[in-house]
Amino acid sequence: MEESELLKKRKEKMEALKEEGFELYPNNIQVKDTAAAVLQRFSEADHEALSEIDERFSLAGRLMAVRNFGKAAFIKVQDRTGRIQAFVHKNILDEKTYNLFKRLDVGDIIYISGKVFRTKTNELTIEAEDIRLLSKAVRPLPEKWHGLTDIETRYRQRHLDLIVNPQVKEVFHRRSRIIQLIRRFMEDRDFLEVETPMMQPQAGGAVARPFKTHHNALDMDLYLRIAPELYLKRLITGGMERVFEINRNFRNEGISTFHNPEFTMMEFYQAYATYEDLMTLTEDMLTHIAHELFGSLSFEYQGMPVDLKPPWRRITVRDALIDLAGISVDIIGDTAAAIDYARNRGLPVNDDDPLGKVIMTIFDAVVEEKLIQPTFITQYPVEVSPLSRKNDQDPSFTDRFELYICGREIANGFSELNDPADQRERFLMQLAEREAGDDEAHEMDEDYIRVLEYAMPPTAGEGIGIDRLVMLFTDSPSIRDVILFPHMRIRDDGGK
RNA sequence: GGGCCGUUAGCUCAGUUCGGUAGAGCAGCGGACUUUUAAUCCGUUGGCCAGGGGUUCAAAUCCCCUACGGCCCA
Repeated sequence: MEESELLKKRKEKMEALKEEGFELYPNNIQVKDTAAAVLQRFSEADHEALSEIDERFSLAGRLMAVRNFGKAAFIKVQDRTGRIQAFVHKNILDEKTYNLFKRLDVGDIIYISGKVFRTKTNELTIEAEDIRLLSKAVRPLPEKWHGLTDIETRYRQRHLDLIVNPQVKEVFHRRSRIIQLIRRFMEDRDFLEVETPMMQPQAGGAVARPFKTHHNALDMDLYLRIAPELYLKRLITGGMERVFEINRNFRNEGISTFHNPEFTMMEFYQAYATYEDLMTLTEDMLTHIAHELFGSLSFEYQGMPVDLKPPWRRITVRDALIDLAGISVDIIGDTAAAIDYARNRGLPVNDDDPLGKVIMTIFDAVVEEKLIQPTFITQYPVEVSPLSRKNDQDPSFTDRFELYICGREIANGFSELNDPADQRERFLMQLAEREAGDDEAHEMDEDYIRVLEYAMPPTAGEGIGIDRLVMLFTDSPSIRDVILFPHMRIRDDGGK
């Protein structure tokens, strides 16, 4: 690639600085203050009060703006906490330092120290007595006013996005906070955080296509996990009784504003609990998070008002189809009628699909979008729930729920199937599906059945999509806004 | 996978309707300026118009293909 004029000039400048004895990348620096802390500490202090303060403050950060006035200048320095202004004057700095300052570029990492004062316009400002270059920028930053808006560049060069778009950092601060709140919430209820394999000889615990990889020394194929479920239930069987894991899952599927090939999930399992206990726990958890974040249970997502005030609506798949989408009982109860209905709406169904699967395809298409306020959908068909316990009253359904908010699935939980004979039959059902062409169907897992044969306590388990939860709580329209490095196709031109 | 839209200077964008010498602002460079807030003022450099092919006397502009991205649908 031809080097731009701009880069060439910058490199010449750097050479000149070096020849004059300035180090371009020194690393011995002591910084004791931050922008936000200084601004906060003197937020009430007026000019008079500040003039009494003889203390020196030292900060390091990125030079974000320079407004030059011949012998004086105002600059903005940005550190992890925010931006602060500094005042630079020829008469205050020694000659060598002033000479260095005149040749700094926006984008450089610098050190400043000095006293605080207020300008004519009342802005708290550091009067620079010392300025040092800590790291020289070769490339210029995006423009100061419009910033960086090109979505592709923002994701590919997230460092630039973070430098010039402060609200991006806010989203990831909040993401961290949400995960911290969840972790505390679980620990307070005596759950143990664990880690289970990301690479598995068989990708189980969910209905999805996996990524495949290979272990050379063992000469065996491995799959990146699509879920930790089966391993976590081994821990329940082993007597851990309450476990949770917050970690990545990998699914070999398309990419969209709601899907990233790797995404973060929290799964947890509680022995001697039922799916109904978990619905209550989920209400408690999300209301706790909302309260901590907003001090309120109501907020907006993309212009939609959301109210998390419990208790949340609980409605069965069947009732949701009838009451919310106006689908007749006849269609729900008859496979041929259901397939016809789906076909007429252009939904992808096969002639030999079982009724439960067709019903869920219809559900996803016609009901999901209507579930704006938090809603637990319950009683999922047994055909699409190979790891869930059958309902005692009607064994064609399972004791399972999914939580929907703003038309999105946020959580999925159920009373766990712990009868090894039933589990074997479910796997066999899935195998039949697989042979009928569904390559997402669950595979037979003899090893897991063997675990159940040692007796797993009655247990309920749940998965919560962390990325989608963070989207909801940060008002983000795309999953890429809550993942620092969302998946992109590679570009061989070095990127934009 | 399908449809629609986009890709022009380091960044943000005009220019494409109707083909006729590639533009602006910011950044950069040179100069003025001792309290600015996108500082201001004067001057100025910078382009494989995403890539490839075609039509034409002439293509950023029209046609075809490819790559990457966005939105919607599946």
